[in-house]
Amino acid sequence: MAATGKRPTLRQIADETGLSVAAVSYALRGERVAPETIERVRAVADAIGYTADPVARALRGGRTGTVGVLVGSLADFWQQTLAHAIQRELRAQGIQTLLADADGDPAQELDLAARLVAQRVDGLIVAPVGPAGGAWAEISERVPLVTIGGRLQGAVTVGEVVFDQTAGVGEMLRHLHALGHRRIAVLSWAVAISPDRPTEAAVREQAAALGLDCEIVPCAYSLDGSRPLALEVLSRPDRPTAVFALSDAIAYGALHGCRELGLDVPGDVSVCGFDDHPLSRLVAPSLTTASWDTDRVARAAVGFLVAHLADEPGDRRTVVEPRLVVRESTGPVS
Amino acid sequence: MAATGKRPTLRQIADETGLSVAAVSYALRGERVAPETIERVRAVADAIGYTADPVARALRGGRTGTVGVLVGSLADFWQQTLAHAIQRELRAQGIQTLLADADGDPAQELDLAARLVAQRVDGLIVAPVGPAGGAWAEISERVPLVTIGGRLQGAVTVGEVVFDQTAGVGEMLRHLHALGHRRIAVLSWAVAISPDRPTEAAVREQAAALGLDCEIVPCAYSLDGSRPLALEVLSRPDRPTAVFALSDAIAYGALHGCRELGLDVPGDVSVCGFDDHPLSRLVAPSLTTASWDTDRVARAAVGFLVAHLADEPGDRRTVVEPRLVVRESTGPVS
DNA sequence: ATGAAAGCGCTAACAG
DNA sequence: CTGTTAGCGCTTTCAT
Repeated sequence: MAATGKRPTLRQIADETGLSVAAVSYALRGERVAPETIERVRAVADAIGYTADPVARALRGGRTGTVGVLVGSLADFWQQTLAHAIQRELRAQGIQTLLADADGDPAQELDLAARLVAQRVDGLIVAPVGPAGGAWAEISERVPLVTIGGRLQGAVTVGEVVFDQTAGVGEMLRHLHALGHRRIAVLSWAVAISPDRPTEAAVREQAAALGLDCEIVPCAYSLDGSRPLALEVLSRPDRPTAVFALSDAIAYGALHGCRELGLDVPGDVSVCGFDDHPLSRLVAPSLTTASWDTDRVARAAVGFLVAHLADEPGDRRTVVEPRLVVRESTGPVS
Repeated sequence: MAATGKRPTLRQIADETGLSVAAVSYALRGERVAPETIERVRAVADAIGYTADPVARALRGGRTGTVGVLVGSLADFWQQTLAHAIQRELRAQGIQTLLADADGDPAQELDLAARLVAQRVDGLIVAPVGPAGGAWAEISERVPLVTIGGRLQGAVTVGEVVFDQTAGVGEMLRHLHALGHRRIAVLSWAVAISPDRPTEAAVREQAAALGLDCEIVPCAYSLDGSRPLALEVLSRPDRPTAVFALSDAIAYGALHGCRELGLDVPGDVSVCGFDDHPLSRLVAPSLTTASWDTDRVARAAVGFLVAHLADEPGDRRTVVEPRLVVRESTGPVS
């Protein structure tokens, strides 16, 4: 079953070498003690397979070598990709990852962040669902925080990766406008619409500039969330001529919905996404979307945190520009 | 920056109520103390926003309310889905998840498992990449272990979810056989081919029974891993008439490769996957695959662990049967 | 160069 | 019913 053998401790090494626990602790970190001793201690440590207990270390205070990664929703395919990329990048830096998934709920997001802090993570990388609550201020006081693509109310960050939403939304809407689309449904991942969310603000602004009729519809991530919604939106009498999904995962659901309704894409309806998931060029029809260079995002976020932890000075903010990727799913209004 | 405010401790509540730390500890867990006291303590605790420090708890011993989830590779789309499902299921049980990603490397897998144990997880749910090393025995001695779809050398598990690979592989190969395919490339996620891996064993066995010429090719997960490989395999003079990928993510790469080579699927080559990722019906052509009911897998794995932790008796093994899903990507040999 | 001791926050055994 | 005490494994003064 469980809990039979016990893990080796400093005490054991101390006994075996006739040294004190303190001496062993120093020796293992190569400090203070005689070079000869350090050899001897290392040998014993290796022999019994000693590794410092991270929990004891954490309780004592000091670095844990672990950072928390909090994503808004692992149901979103792109965030899965992002999480993987971040995890990989952290590991390359010798840092362990604690990955948590808020599952689309801002309140849970805050709760999870608090838990990660309680676990003594050395830092937190957050790709948030939404603002929600001022408790972020407190969290950012306790642990260095890097945000990806979203502001956290009242939080002080040590690094920020932001997406140029205005450019992304703008390019996409102009693309649709050029194709003749005037009535567009925007499917936003969002528990509820919040006017202050930058993406939505960008949509409103750009839509107004272009004279587009854009309705923003809040929508759960994932196929199962967006498909029924797409069905509903597309069954209306004044059916929009284009669906702009603020995440590729949502767009997939829309594609699925179109298929069920027997609507041709892009003949009857144009569909586009917003993060260029690797599969977006494989779906049928391949998806027009905006690409944000996920690897760079991950590298920047991790880089910011690592640099901060190493007390390096420098600018800790980067703006990621979109690249409009036009594929088959958008076409002229017929 | 970081580390300004400090989290409230039992000590604080003790001071504020005039009780001892121990009394407060008991009170908060509703043990021993007077109902009146328990009220008072709870009030103060809520007021200052107290939550027990999980690290201190962990060091002390006893439950941490956290379980580790270790997946072979988060680069695999299906495993992303699985990880999300497990995480969600655990959360529903009030359990926190520590998700770790071995990124396709069995050695790293072992290392991560050890780290999770060191973090005092109450249990470990592992969807392994490969056997590798007898150190699993030691790990399973320290913490209850549930495996999904793979055996761990020498490990004693408290629960097992296994896939009926023989049935899955058999159905798929019979399907291909019936369509006239005789020369098939099997793309296996595997660092190296290992004959004892059940899936590969099943392939060999079933292929022999049907008189098929099956070559097993080890292949990294993810599009970027399988696409070049698919290109290579499909460019050979004696090109196989079908590609059977042991994961949908790998199949996507193969589809991509076919597209690049100008090969029609299923006209020139049939392609099939093996786990029915949600997007497999949306890719073009939609993917023939085997479906394994991911939610049930997650529910079973979590259920086994929870039942074990609650000392409930019962059978802790379930065999998941495949469902062959025939879509557009497989067709008769022309 | 090394040892003794305190303490991180919590729980459990043992008194009263 | 409640308080005292010890200790989980580690790091860090402060002595020696």
